[in-house]
Amino acid sequence: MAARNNLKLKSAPRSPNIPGEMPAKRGRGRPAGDHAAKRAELVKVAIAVVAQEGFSGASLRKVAQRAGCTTGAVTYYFENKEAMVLAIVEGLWDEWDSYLAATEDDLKSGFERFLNWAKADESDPWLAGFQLIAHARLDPAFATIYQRRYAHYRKTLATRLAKEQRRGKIRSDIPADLLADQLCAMADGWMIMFPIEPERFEAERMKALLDAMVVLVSPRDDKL
Amino acid sequence: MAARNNLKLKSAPRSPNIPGEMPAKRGRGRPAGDHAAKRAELVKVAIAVVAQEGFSGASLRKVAQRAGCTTGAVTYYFENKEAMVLAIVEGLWDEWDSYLAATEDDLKSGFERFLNWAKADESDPWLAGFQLIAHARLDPAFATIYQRRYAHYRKTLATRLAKEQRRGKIRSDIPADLLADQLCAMADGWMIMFPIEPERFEAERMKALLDAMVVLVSPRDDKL
DNA sequence: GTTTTGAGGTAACTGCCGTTATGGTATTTG
DNA sequence: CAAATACCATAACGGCAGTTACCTCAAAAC
Repeated sequence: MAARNNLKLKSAPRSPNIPGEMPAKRGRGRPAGDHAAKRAELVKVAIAVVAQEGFSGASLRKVAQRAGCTTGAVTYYFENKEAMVLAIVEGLWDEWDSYLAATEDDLKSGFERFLNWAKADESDPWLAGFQLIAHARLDPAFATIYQRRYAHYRKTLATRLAKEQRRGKIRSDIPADLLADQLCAMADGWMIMFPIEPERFEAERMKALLDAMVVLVSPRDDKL
Repeated sequence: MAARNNLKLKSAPRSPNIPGEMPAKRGRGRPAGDHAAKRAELVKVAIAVVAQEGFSGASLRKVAQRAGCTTGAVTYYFENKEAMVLAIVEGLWDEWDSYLAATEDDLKSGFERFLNWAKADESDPWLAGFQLIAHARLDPAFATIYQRRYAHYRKTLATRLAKEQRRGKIRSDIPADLLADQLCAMADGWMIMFPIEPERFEAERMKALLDAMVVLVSPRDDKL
C-alpha cells in the first residue's frame, strides 16, 4: 500500500485574474496585451447574450462563440460563471450611475435621454438588466448588490427631487422619498414592458408618457 | 435481409390530455378520478417551484418530487414542459383577472387588498409571475400571451379610471389611458422590488406608498 | 372473467452545462 | 539561447435536463 500519491495538490489556479486590474506585471512573460480591455469586451458580449437568451441561456460556450474564442479564454478572464455575471451586473450599474451623474438638468430631459440611451445598441443593457434582476431573486449574492445599488439610486433621485421641491418645480405635498420610490417603480415597470411590448414605446407614445409623468409630479398650481 | 421491422410506428401519444378538461369519459377504464383537480394541484406546486427556483430551475423532476410523484405523472398531465408553464401563466392571469373583477370599489382599497393578496401564501403567485415575465421576453409564445393579457388589464384599469374621472374622484388633466399606463407601470415596478427588498414593503411603508399614490392621482383641488 | 383504459412509475437516451486538467504558443527577461 | 510566463485551445468528466419508450396496476365495462 505504498501508492497513495495521485492527489495533485490543486495546482493553485494558474491565473492571477480575479479583479479587473492589470495582472500584476511583475512576471517576465508575454506583454500582457491589454488585459482589462479584453475582459471588458467579453463582458460586452456576455451582456448581449444575457439580453437575448436570459441568465441560464447564457452559457460560457455561447459567450465564447460569440466572442470568437473558446471557453478556455472565457475561463481565463473569469474564474466562474458567477464571476462573469457579477462583472456584468457591476458594469451595468456603473454605467447607470455615471449616466445619472451626467444628467444634472431637469427630470424630463433626464428621462428622455435615459430612454434614448436604453433604446440604443438594441437596448442590450436594459434587456440584460431585466434578466439579471429576475435572477437576483434567486441568488443572495446578487440580491445584496441590487439592494445596495437600488438604495443609492433612490437616494440620489430623492435628493434631486427635494431640491426641485424647494425650487417649486416639483409638487411638495408628497415627501421626496416617496416620490422617488414612485418614479423608480414606474421606470422599473417600463423596463419590464419595453422588451415585451416595444410598440408601446414608439416615439410619440413615449413622449406622451413622459409629458404625463411631468404633469403627475408638477405642483398643482401650475398652468391649467 | 428480411428483418427491418423494429421501427415502432410512433405509438400515438398514449394520453388524451391536452386541455384542462375531462378526458372524454367515453372509455370504460378507471373512474377518471378527478383529472382537472389533480392537474390544478400540479400547477400549484409548479408555481411554488418557479417562484423559488426560477423558470429554468423548475425542472419536471423537481415539480414531481414536490408533488410527491414522479415525472411520469407530470408528463401524463402535461405534454411538455412548455405546456406546464403555459398552464401556470394562464392560471395566474385568470386569478388576477378574477381578482380585478372582484374589486369594484375605489382605487386605494383595491390596491390595498391586492397587496395583501400578493403577500399571502408566501406570495408565490407574485414571485412566479415575475420569473415568468422575465421568461416571456425570450419566448414569443409567452410574449403573445402577456401582450394580450396586459392590454386587457390596462384597458380595464383605464375604463375604471375614466369613470372615476367623470365622478371627479381622479384628476382629469391626464387622459385615463396614460394614467392607467402609469399606475400599471408602478405596480409592475413594485412587483420587481418586492422579492428583492421585502423590508421596503412592511405595513407602515406600504401604507405610505399607497397614500402617496392616491394623492398623486387625486384632483389637484382636493384638500390642502 | 376478460378486456379496455385511466393513471403513473422506471429508466434509458441524448444533449448541454460548468468545471477542470492539460497542452501548446508566443513573448519577454535573464 | 533558455526559462518563465501570459494567453488560449482542446478535451474530458460528472451532472442534470427534457423527452420518450415501456411496464405495471386498478377499476370499470362487457
